[in-house]
This record gives sequence, C-alpha cells and structure tokens, in this order.
Amino acid sequence: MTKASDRAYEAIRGMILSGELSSGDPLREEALAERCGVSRTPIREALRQLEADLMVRRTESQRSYVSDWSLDDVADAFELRAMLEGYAARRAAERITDDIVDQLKSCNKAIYSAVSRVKPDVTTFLDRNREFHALVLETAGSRRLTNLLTALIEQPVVWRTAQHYDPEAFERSHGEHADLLAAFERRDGAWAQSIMESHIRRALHAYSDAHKGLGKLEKGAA
Amino acid sequence: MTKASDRAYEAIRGMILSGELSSGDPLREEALAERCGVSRTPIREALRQLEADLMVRRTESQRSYVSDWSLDDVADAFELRAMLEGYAARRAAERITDDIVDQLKSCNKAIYSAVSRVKPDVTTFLDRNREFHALVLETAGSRRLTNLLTALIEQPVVWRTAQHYDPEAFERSHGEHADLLAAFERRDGAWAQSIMESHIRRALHAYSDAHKGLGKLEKGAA
DNA sequence: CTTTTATCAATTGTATACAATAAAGCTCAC
DNA sequence: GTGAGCTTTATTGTATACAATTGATAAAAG
Repeated sequence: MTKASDRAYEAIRGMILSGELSSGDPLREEALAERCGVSRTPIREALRQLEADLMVRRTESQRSYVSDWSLDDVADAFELRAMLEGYAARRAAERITDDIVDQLKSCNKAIYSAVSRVKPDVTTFLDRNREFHALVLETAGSRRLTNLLTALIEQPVVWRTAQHYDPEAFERSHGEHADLLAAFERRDGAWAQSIMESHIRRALHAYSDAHKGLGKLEKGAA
Repeated sequence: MTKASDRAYEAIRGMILSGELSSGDPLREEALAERCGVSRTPIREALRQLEADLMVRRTESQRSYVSDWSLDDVADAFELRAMLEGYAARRAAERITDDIVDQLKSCNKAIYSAVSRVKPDVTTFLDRNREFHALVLETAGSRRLTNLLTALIEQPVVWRTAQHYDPEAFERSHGEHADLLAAFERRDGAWAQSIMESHIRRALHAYSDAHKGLGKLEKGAA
C-alpha cells in the first residue's frame, strides 16, 4: 500500500495538471482531505511538496492557492531549465559509459517509433522523453543538480507544452536527442551542453508561439 | 508568538550549523520534539523543510539523517551557485534602479568597515554579505530563481567558509562587490555575470584550500 | 557456524480533537 | 453612508493516540 500522503500528492497534482483546479483556486485542507479520502495530515504534507514544486503558493497568512503562471514565469522556468540541463548534459558527457549511451539510444528509438506515425503517441513520447532526460540527469551525477532540476521539470507547463507540438516538432525533438548522443559518444561536454540548451530553448519557443498574446495560462490551455 | 514549526526549524538548523549534530547523525522525531519542546507534528514539518534545503536526507525507509558533504558535494554546490548567481547578477544588471544601487553601496560600505580592521567582525560580514546577495537576487526578479538559490545558499558549508578567510580574503570579497556595483551602474549584464561567477568560484577555492586532503567534512571543521 | 524466520522493539504514518489565528460579517457611533 | 471595533465563522496550527512499517534480536533449521 502506498502512503496516503503520496496518493494525496499525486491526486492534487493530477487535479492541477488536468485543469480540474485552475490557477488561483484556493486549496483548503479539509476540502482536499475529503476529496482524497484521507485526513488533513497527509494533505498538509502533500501541499508542502507541491509548494516546493512551485505548483502551489502560500500567502503570508498560510493559505494555499494553485500557482498562476504568467508567460514571463514560463519563460523564466524554461530559461533556468535550459541552463541547468545544459550543465547536466556537459557533466553527463564527461562521465558517461558505453552502457548508458546504449540505453539512451534505445530510449530515443522508442521515441522515434512513437512520433513517426500519422497520429503521434503523445503519452509515450512524454514518458520516454522524461526517461531520456532523467537518465542524462542521473549520469551527470550531482545530487544537488538533480534536486534543483526536478523542481523545475515537474511543472504543468512543461508537460502541456508537448500537446502543442506538430508532427515536425516531434521529429525535431528526436533529432536533437540523436545529436546529443553523438556528443556523448565523443565525450564532448561543451557540445552536449550547447545542444541541450538549444533543445530546451526550442521547446520554450514552441510553447510561447502556441500561447502568443495570452497574459495568463488558462484552465483548458489545450 | 512565532509558529512552533518555525522555531523547530531554526532550532534543528542551528544544531546542525553549530556542529551539535554532526554529519550522518540520525534525526528521530520524538527525540527532536522533546529537545525543542514541541510535539512531533511541527518537527515533521521542519524536517521536510530541512530536507528541501538538502541539510537533511531521508533514506528510502523514511528515516532522517544529517546530510554528509564530501568535498565533491561542496564543489558541486558552489559550481551550481556560481552558475545561478551569475545568472541572477546578469538579470539584476538589466533591471536595477539607482535606488537599489545605492542600497547595495551602503551595504558594501558596512562590509568594508566590518572587515578592514585588525580583527575582522565575521558575524557582521556574514550578515551583510547575505544581505548583499539577497538584494541582488531580489532585483533579478525571478521567483523560481530565488527558490532554487535559497536552497543552495542556506548550506552549512557556505556559512562556514568565511571562517577560514584571512584578512586579505575579506578585502578581496569587498572589492569584488565593488566591481559588481560598477557593472550594475553601467547596466552591463554580461560583466556582472562574469564578476559574480568569479566571486563565487573564488569562495569555493578558499574553501577547498582550507580543507585540502579531507575526504569528509568534520564536525568541528573550524 | 551460517542462514532463515519469527517475534519484538523502535520509529514513522495517519486520524482526530482541540487551540490559535485570520477572514468575514455585524453593530454602532459619527 | 462609512468606518472602527467587536463578534462570529472559517481555516490553519499543534498535540496526542493509535496504526503501520521498519530494524533488531533471538531462536531454530540446515
């Protein structure tokens, strides 16, 4: 049996990601407890975690709300992510083994077969993409970096971004991963860093193109 | 009256910083509760925060221990800090107002008077240095960046580093702040970034010089 | 003597009751 | 009418009891 606080975390996170809870909505502990079928104690724990993830903000009077993300906030998150994942890629290139390269290759192959069809399988793409980046991060071998980056990656906007990709964008993403692998095989940290930064920045612009003119992120952003 | 969980956080943090609790020591909720004079509930909250700060680690079986920092870990933290604070300085230079520049100047003046004496006032130096960096970070105007950096800055090693400074190192630190102010006055983001990165990296090497040969950080590291 | 397994102790997880605090509404003076 | 101050209500904070899980110990089988 999984812990109640973990279930509560996933449940609330899911409500935010799905749009069931919108930006600015108040999060009252008792209401969430009832909704999740647990007591307030694990809810409080979950809210603290979500707050660390920046998906929830607390006012000075300790009340919790779903975070609202302006376009600037999103750009900011991507910029930080580009910097940190670029650094992760550099470190990974300096530490990678042939074994890990093989794992990354098969992972990217799975991405390719998910997106190189008339109707791309977005869910598989997201899962495998996540796996790819997680493996790079792990190879970078910095607990602190991992800690910082997960907070950035677990953001709603990051996950919703891919919903706006056109088929070409999916293929490009796969191609950039392939470039990254070339850099890894040559153990070229600087190259890996550049590619990764470009990769993330491209994702930012894909997002901002899709949301041009919007000041705030709306509920059913898809 | 301040919240019990906040008091507990400060108390435990203090125990770690002072060396009353050493690296690897187990943190049992009940024992801490008794020691802090509160119940387990606020202790749990404090531990979660300290875990987010990376001052406490939890095993897979949910037991908490004081984090141990190898020299590599420290180097890692400083490297990340250099990158992120460099970015913060760049953003700050692009957004700074004359008013903030004045505040930073008076802050650095206070640093100067604290360290330009036969026996430098380390506590004042630390407080003002913290204030200086906090103000730069605030000026950078990125909630996410602030969030990430505070986790890195609130580390024991960062605070203990200055204990090893010689008088010359204190003066150099003041001088680098002055350089940074020059970059701010000219609104030169790239320059500000370079200076800040050097500033942090110098601090790293001051630290590693003082700890040469040590594999782990010891309790009474001073 | 080693390994396995069963039991027990120690520790964390959860629910609930109550206390403290902040928001909302209401009264009353002006 | 409007705003200050009180009262009420809603919400979060804390303590405590108990449940669940983990780690340690010891007994038994190989």
